[in-house]
Amino acid sequence: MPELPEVEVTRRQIAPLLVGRRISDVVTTAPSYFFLTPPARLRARLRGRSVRRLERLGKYLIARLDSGERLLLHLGMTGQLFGAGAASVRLLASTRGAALTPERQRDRFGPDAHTHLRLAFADGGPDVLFRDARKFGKVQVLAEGERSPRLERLGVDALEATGEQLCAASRRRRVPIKTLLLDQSVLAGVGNIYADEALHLARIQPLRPAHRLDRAECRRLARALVKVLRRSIATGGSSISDYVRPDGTDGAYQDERHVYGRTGESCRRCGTRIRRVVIGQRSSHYCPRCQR
DNA sequence: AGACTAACCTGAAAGC
DNA sequence: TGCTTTCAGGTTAGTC
Repeated sequence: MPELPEVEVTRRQIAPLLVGRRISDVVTTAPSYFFLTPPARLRARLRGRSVRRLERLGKYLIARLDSGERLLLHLGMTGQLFGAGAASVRLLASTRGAALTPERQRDRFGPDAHTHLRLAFADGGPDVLFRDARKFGKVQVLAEGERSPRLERLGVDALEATGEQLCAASRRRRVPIKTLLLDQSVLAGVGNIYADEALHLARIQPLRPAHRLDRAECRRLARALVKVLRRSIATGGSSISDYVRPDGTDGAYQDERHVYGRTGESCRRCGTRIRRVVIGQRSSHYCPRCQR
């Protein structure tokens, strides 16, 4: 599931396939709530445009177009961006050898019923595809100067988290600290995996009321969060369930998890069995001994 | 305003 | 084996 690290890894890999290329054709599926901008309008706005740069804010990707418009992309739960065609297959070969058969390559890099957006380019190079089986992802074009409540609502990007800021945000919130971490208006980019991992690293129990954390704990938590996120980016993100990098390879951070999805397994630090509780309709994983 | 819940969607895994 | 149920979770809209 794409959280900040997976979105950042996607940004880095997909930027070379997007930036500086003129879009010649846009193919979409039928209108659905995946399209915040209706498909017909999306096609009209994107055709002939080129991407100046690709930025990330929290879990959003923002493509700045030469028209001054912005293309917002959110991967939701199962969204994937990847390049189709020869170049991406070549990229695949360089990172994974001959691991995939031509059939598997077609499966992974070809459009299917879940490919909701496909961009073709005037240079004739590889298309860029946005696939999302569950349609929790989002696509939207913002006109030049158009405000976006979605973006404006976001808090500070989680890579920039500080203890002071976390402390200030926690002060009047009577929710579990885990819930606060998932609140995108507080910290943009944190999802279930990294919230659990950061809490473990900071040795803070996820059910602790946010406003009860002291300054030192907030500082520890902010540091832990940044450390976990950076490390995940460096290792290519977490390939749990659906996520693969745009080039089709798995990330490696799932191998470094301490708690997420490890219910009943022993804590890597103290050996105690990892416990699972549901907080705000989300499963949360923690070590009852390390995290109090 | 803050807290809580339901809904959106579909594939994988578990249960029977 | 095959059908049914449960689960996964990012985000928003709606309710209290």
